[in-house]
Amino acid sequence: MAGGSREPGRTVTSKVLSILAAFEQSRGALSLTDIAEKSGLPLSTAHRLVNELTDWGFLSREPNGRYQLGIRLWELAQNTGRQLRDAARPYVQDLFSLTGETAHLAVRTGHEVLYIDRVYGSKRVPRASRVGGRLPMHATAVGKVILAFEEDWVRDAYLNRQLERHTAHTHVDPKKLAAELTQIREQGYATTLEEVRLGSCSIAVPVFHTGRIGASIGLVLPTNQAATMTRHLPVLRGIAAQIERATARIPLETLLGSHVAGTD
Amino acid sequence: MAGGSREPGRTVTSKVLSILAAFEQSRGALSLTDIAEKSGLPLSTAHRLVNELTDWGFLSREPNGRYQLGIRLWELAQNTGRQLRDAARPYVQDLFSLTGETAHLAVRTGHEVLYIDRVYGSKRVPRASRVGGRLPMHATAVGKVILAFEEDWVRDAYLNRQLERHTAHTHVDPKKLAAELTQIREQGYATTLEEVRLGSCSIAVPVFHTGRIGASIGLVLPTNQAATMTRHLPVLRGIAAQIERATARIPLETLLGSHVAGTD
DNA sequence: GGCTGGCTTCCACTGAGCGGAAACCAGTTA
DNA sequence: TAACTGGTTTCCGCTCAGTGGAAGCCAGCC
Repeated sequence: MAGGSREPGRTVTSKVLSILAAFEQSRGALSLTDIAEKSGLPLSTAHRLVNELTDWGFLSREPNGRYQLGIRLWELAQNTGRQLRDAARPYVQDLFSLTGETAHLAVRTGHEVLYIDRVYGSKRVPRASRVGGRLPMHATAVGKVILAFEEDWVRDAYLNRQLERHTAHTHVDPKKLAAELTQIREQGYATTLEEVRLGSCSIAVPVFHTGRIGASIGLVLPTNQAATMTRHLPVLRGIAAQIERATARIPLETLLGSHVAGTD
Repeated sequence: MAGGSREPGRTVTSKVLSILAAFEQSRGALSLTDIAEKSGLPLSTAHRLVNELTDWGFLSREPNGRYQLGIRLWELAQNTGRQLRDAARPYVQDLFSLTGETAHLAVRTGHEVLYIDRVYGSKRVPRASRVGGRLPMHATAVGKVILAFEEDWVRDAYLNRQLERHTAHTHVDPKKLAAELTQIREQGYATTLEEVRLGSCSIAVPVFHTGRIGASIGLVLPTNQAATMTRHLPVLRGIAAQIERATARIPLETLLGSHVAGTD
């Protein structure tokens, strides 16, 4: 063995993928050294693989020498989850047009909500979520709704973990949260008040598919509108019903792949 | 050599990437055999690599055994081109709200236009474009606009190729096309009439950044509205100006990576 | 002109990858 | 029930692609 830090048993594939995964942690472009560090690879190895990824268009090199995810990757990934996003998009837009507030479409992956789509106006609201981003379920309205209507074992498994606290207002007591979820199931919607980020509150309703909870749509508003949030409920419910109708024919598994399955 | 069909010199990386690339050609899920075929790999090799990709969440396996691009890839890719898309999104939405027609945001990659964003209503129009999809520049309004305002050498290089014909109305004569581009540059907008697909026409205007053509926004309409298309010009120009203002501060290269550079 | 931090190239050793073959596993037909 | 079919999974010994330390390179800075 040449030097000592060889790490046998590591597949080439895992090295390539960990290079791509390096871009998950940080926005923006990375230098070769950054990539090598984040992916835990020797510099020369990283160099060789990064070059090959660049040739294939999966990474792109900026004029300043740093690397960024290539546009080919983006093109490729547009195919994922297209069914649900494409079908729901016009309705999420309507939701925004009718309320004037930032509108979200989210599903569950494991223990988190994944934001599938997001429609907002040019007057920007401070945002915690972003398309393709995740947040914990117990701190968001869309998350709570999904959790509330999920099967028992999913909910139990979720509550059986340490619940992360984002602000002073995040509900992290499992007992109280369980009670809240019951109430959400009864009233058919969930709200949050500064539980992810100070200054904003949110309200969400479920979107069902073949009898099961499939997704959730919600609005995020500035805190000062918290008291009157529920006035948006009729619109939310109307739009949810439309999305349910529009997606009813598409089999659940092709809507978003089979990602909704795993609990982690 | 074991059997004979070993293909020496092929890197593992290229094999992994060609598996991902297999999903570019076809929508929908692929069986292992499909993947092996499309990527030109022996079945057992494909099997091993596909498994590893699945473990990493870059592919996902549906209940029926077929494979689909994993959601992790989608999450990852959301970071690409985020700047332009995020900044422009609200305005593209406005464009749709104000006109009621399918609105597009597109940029150039190589010899094609790449659709970055797309806003449309629930009354679906037959569509040739899709987000993440490409079309030739000479057959689309957004493409013609970009080509018209590009630097000379880009335009010359483009016209110097065999121009693909999509319908009987596609303009494929280089001379005539060059004249058309000159006119587009003078009048500040481009139109098409059934040049990609029968039944639809389109109109587009340029979006500049630091003096150069950066992107284009456009509308697609049913052919019967072709005669009155230009009534949307004021809105198109207004929205373009707003996008220019919103993106002016962001350096061009971070807007979409450095993909705009290459001519292939 | 020497230093520093990052990128690129080189090359001989070696274990990860290879892929043909055979087993396996539904469906489906005889 | 058995044979067939089309796809998936497992196995294993050979071998060459991958490896990564080291040295060279380059640009900017003190």
